Amino acid sequence: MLNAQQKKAVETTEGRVLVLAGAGSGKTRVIIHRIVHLIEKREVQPSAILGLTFTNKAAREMKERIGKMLDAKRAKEVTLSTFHSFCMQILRKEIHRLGYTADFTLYDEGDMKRLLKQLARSTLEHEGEMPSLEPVAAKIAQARASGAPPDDKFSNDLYERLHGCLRAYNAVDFDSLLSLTVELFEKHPEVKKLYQFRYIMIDEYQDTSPIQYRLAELLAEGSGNLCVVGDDDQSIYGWRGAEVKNILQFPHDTLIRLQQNYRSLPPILKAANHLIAHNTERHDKELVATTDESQPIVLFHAPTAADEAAAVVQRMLYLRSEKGLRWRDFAILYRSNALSQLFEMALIQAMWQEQKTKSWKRGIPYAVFGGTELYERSEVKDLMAYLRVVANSRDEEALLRIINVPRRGISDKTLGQLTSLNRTRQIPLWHLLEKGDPQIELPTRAQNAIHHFVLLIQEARHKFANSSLKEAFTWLIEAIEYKNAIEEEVQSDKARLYKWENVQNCINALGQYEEESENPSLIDFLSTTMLDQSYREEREEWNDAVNLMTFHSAKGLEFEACFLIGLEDPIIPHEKSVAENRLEEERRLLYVAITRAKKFLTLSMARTRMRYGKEDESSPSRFLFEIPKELLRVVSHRHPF
DNA sequence: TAAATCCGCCTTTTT
DNA sequence: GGCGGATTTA
Repeated sequence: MLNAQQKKAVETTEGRVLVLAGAGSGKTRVIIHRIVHLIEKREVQPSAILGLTFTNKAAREMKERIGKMLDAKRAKEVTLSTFHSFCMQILRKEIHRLGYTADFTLYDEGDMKRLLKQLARSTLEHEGEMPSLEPVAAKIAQARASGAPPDDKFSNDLYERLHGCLRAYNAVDFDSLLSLTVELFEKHPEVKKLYQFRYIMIDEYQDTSPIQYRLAELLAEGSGNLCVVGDDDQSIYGWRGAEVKNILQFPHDTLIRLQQNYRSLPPILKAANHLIAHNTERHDKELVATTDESQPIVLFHAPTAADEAAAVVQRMLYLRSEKGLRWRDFAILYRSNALSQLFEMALIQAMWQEQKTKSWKRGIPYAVFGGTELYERSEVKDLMAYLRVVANSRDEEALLRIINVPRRGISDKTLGQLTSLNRTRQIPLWHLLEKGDPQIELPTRAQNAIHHFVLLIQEARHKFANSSLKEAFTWLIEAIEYKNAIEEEVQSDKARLYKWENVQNCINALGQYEEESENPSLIDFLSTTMLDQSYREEREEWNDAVNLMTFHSAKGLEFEACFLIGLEDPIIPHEKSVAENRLEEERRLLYVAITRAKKFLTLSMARTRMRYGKEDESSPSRFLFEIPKELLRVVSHRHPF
């Protein structure tokens, strides 16, 4: 069942254990077996075990698999969650110690951006010209990740005010979810003790940020049993705060390398090993194949990007008929989302013959992964903002978003007066709306509108407190005449229908949550949907379709046949990464992509392609020269077999 | 207040 | 080429 190294990883339960788990080495299995081993062989209480992951998907998958190996009740007692929802749970109980109240709301990146911009603008009203926000935002992000305040005055002011605002709004964002938990533990050791676990495991440790690192250390302080699992060669999220050095320098009592690969054929592993060996900042290791079956890696260089797409389809059809692959066994992987377009077109236009009936068909089924828009839709955000205001009257970000949506005659000017008073005198905006203020004279129209709005929200609070969430929500949407608003503001019938459908989806999501949850509340619904993407994804899964996704989203997945496309120098390594001297992460990214393939790997590039509307020449990715030639079969794009 | 126009930029994404 | 943001114009 388990190989010697896996077994060692499972059975070394005490102390600090570093498991370097190469791609396809059975990492998840090891974690699961380790948890089961602790419970069954070491008689550890399931509740004394904590497993932290980065995605809800990973946490769910582990829960499920453990549930199958243990009895369901005991399996449930193991704490398996993401860093963020783990912190959310703690803060809901303990945040009052830090000057927040338990019904705090969670801000996403969009909220934070808007807030920052607003703050910058209002700071500068007194001080003149506006430096560009981007570097300032970057500095602030950096400061928040590291915990050290920014060095220049402007950024530092903004940083301070941002935190002040969040506190005043009783709001927390994804980063502060973690940093507040750390703060809590540091200020209140007695609380920390409540949340320390005897056995802690962290998955994908190469993706931890400094703050996650500190959190892990605080949690493990009690017992010292901390097992981290990951692969430094697959660290591809440095750009959003992950630090490889966490896994490179992890102080450990035991080091275990899982190098046996159960996924890919030897040529693929050799190519991957050679490529990644060019990195200097890494733990030495090599993936070892489990079979000696072989398939050459195919490479071609097409004259144009359209030719490249056509050739990929051609080869796909070939592999399908000759090797018996299904559509879902294929993945087309690329560095950036924009590259998918031509391939979608080629797939739509492709003609293929169905094997059973021998009839010809046009269009290969495919599914594109990613695309963040799902939750970015304005109507969904509007409605969520309403719920936020109902749940937390101090949530001014949400309040400002909806105060004039649908239009109710509260102009920017009125709002400007109110907010400036609210800023300078630190009076909560909601308070101003409710009570008014002798200092400002508002037009009657605005006054009436505000009064109406306040009554509406108050009534909504009442409804949410006294009837089911779904009923209250339906009432609210009617009360604000949202359907009318959509009809008035949206031009095309199609878009209108679509938006209204989204509104229905929101209602249904809330209804579904209410049914499934043991103890439903509005605030919990809001944070759950914010923290778990999959909760709001209406997943329409194709049974059998070609997969299109970025190298990043392919991490953790595997396919019989992978096509890595657009392997050209401004694309991978991306020109920006080259400029910023971040080549090693780009190399790891290609390494991740290569190691997704089980049997068939096809690498391709084009001599010219449209970039930003212009025809552009490119040369083969420098990384391709790091793969030994004898591993590659170079073919013509006209005959890519 | 909203439409019109211009300018500048362009990765990767989960929580 | 196309989007978002900012400024200008009716």
